[in-house]
Amino acid sequence: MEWSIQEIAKIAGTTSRTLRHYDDIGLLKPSRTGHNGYRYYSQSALVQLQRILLLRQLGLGLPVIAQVLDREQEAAVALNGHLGWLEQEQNRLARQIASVRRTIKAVEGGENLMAEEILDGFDHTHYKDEVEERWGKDAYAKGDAWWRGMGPDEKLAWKQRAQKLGSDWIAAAEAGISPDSATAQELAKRHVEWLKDIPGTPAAANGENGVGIKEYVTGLGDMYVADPRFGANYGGTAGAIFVRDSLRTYAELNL
Amino acid sequence: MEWSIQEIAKIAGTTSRTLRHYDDIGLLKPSRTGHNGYRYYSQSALVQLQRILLLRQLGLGLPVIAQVLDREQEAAVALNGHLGWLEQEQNRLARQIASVRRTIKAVEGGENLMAEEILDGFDHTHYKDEVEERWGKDAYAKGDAWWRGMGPDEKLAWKQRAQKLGSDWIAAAEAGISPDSATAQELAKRHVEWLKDIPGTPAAANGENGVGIKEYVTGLGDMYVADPRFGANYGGTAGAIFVRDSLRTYAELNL
DNA sequence: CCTTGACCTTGACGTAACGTCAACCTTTAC
DNA sequence: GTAAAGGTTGACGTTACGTCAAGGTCAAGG
Repeated sequence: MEWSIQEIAKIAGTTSRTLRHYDDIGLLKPSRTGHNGYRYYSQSALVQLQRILLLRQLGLGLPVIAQVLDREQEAAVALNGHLGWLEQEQNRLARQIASVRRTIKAVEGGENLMAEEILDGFDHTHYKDEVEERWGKDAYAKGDAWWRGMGPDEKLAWKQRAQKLGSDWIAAAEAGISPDSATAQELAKRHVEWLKDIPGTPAAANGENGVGIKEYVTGLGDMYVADPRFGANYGGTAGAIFVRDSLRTYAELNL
Repeated sequence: MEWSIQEIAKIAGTTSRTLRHYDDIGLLKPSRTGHNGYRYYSQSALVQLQRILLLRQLGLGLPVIAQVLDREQEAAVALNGHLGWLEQEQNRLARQIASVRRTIKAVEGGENLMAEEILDGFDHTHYKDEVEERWGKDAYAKGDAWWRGMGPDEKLAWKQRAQKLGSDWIAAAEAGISPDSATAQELAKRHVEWLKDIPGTPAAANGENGVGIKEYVTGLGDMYVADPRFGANYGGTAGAIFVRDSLRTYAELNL
């Protein structure tokens, strides 16, 4: 028994284009090729195709499928690995759904879709750059979920706390005191405590997950200097440098 | 306040490439362009960017985001629509995970990854072609989950039932009787009952979800004729035609 | 023999949202 | 003056095919 490309496509429940693709990438060659170039497939090719489609439906990629069929990899191993990925995806989706639900509620409740206020108190803790990536990919997501899970009054309180911290820093910097001074170190302590209240950050995890709160804090300090947004929040670049040095000293001594 | 492309990228937690992309597709233009072609972004552009990134993190596509930002669409509406899609995805993932788990069990239990036996009794009920697509996209998935959820003995029983049905059809066709005859109609009835035992099909749903079991059965009859695999199962094309006509008559009278 | 229609071929572009060079120009800093 | 850092515009790669486009092959009918 032998079938043309359209015929097995129908039999197996796929398309001729897919068959040609599998031929191109070497995943499934036709069992015979006519003098005219036509592809013909036998029973054994059909069985292989069924296996391919089964694995594909389970979500495996074509390269992985090729490995499994070539016995370069055990099916159970590949499937187990894939299962982990699927479960991660499910988690991600669940969190995303929760986020969307909260956002819908907020928007329907009249809140403006992320108004300017957020820029003042929140986003500079939300700094998704190389430092954050170094300290965990989902830190941003967690922090974001936390922020949007808060009520308006909570947000206001948080914002004011952040602004008070910022203005205190500015005052200290302009007073010309040293980063080693008790006043500056007291501010640094407040700053770190404040950071600890943001879920998803190494500061909040308190070093439990292996990332260093010390490096995190000093890294943040570097960012404050490197980025003009922080400069604005802490009284210009000079202020940011003061904050950075104060934090660094504090981290060295206390973290 | 005004920032270069790298600067807002850092501030907002994204990359300069992304910003250039958004410029290219018109999603976010820089607020000013230098004589040298450099892109510069203002505070308002930053706010827009934050909104974009928020919506993107919620999983919305860039075109949808553009609509929301242009106020061509309410945010709540877009988010609600998106929520539906997310929930569908979650369902799909859950089923896929279940399927993978069962398959792992089966494979570890020593079962061969979809051996030839399946081709005999099962796969022709599994016909994922234009008819199946007409009757629901997840019919295939449901049927597949059902099949792989069965134990070896159940599979054997099913296979034998299918083969008995096939051989009875062949015998009737070769006897030269009419599709209207009582014998043929009795076989058609058995055939339909058999179809009803396959979850995910219109026959199993019994017309509850709005798709017609009648059209489904006659459509299957047409497939039996159109495809050589069925011919093999029902005693050649002549046999398949007999089956088709018998089913059609039965469907007209009883469904 | 010729036409028509169905089926086959290879080749190439499009998909979503950028990452990643490549080649080249501008600004900044020492 | 020069090197480092950062800017620009292409253009290709990513996944698994869908979808033309242009043209060759085959069976059936007039």
